[in-house]
Amino acid sequence: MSYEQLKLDNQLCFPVYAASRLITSEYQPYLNELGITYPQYLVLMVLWEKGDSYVNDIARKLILNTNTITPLLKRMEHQGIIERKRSAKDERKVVVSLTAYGRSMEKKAAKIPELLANKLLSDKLDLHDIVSLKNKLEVLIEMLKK
Amino acid sequence: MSYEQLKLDNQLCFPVYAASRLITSEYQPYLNELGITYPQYLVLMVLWEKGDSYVNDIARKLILNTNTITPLLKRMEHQGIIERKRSAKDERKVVVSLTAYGRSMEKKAAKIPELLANKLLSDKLDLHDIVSLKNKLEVLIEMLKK
DNA sequence: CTAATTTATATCGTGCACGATATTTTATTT
DNA sequence: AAATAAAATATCGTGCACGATATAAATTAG
Repeated sequence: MSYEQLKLDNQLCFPVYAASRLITSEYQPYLNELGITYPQYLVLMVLWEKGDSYVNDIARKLILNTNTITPLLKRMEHQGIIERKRSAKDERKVVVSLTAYGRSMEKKAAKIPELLANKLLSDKLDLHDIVSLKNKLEVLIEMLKK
Repeated sequence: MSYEQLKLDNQLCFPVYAASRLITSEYQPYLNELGITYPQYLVLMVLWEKGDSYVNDIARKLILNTNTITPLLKRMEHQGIIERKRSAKDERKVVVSLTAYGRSMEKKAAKIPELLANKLLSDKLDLHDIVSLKNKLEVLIEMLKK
């Protein structure tokens, strides 16, 4: 492999890093209306889909550690979006559940995926490309997560 | 577009976000040997390739704002990796240059891209996939950056 | 049944990332 | 030439992200 590889443009890693930040910033206007951040939106998607969840399960789904998730959940609790309480069965676990307010956010958020898709699709990048991107990244993720 | 779209798995954004963090963590062991972080490594790649650069040019290449880059550069200056000084021609600009130590890091870093490539390649994801990923992400980035 | 280990969450410290805003210098208008 | 605008960098505040470590409950081993 050549020395040229050191160049920024030749690498996969920088595009993924840059794309991640840019896509997140595309979400911001919509998430601002809901008063949440992108990682908080991810937590909500888990809860909307799965209902009450343990901290650990949320963390595993988002591939984040509890030292990231715990303070994030506390902020969401403080905002009245979720509740946290120790499981009765296993006192080590904490059950995260939606408040009525947190549940009510789902309808407002329902339009976001479509709005985002419209922003990401173009004459240079069609649905097929997006799906192919998603699939390859998922293979990569499965390889890399422990 | 269906309500199902709300599901985490159906979206491109989460895979990009997760892959970015996972890939960055793959760099960590090698970057630890150099005593730098991934964003600092990106700055070094710009300087190794282009030589003395204005803060603004580095920021544009990495698609970062100066409120991220400035403190990052200060930390690198503190570590003796780079120097920062106001341009004589235009007192608004700051020229960033490598120290002898910063230049010396290039040889140690030269092996990193190959090591990373070996980690990312597999039977499920070959060089062709990686190149295709990179190209599509770059199209996406060009669309999204301003 | 007690000790050691594992599991689940939390705390602490550091470094991004970025919106909002400030400061200084250069360029442009009037 | 003075006023205004634009450009370049910096400061401040908040929220991740994560390594290292701590704490407490549950499980397993001896």
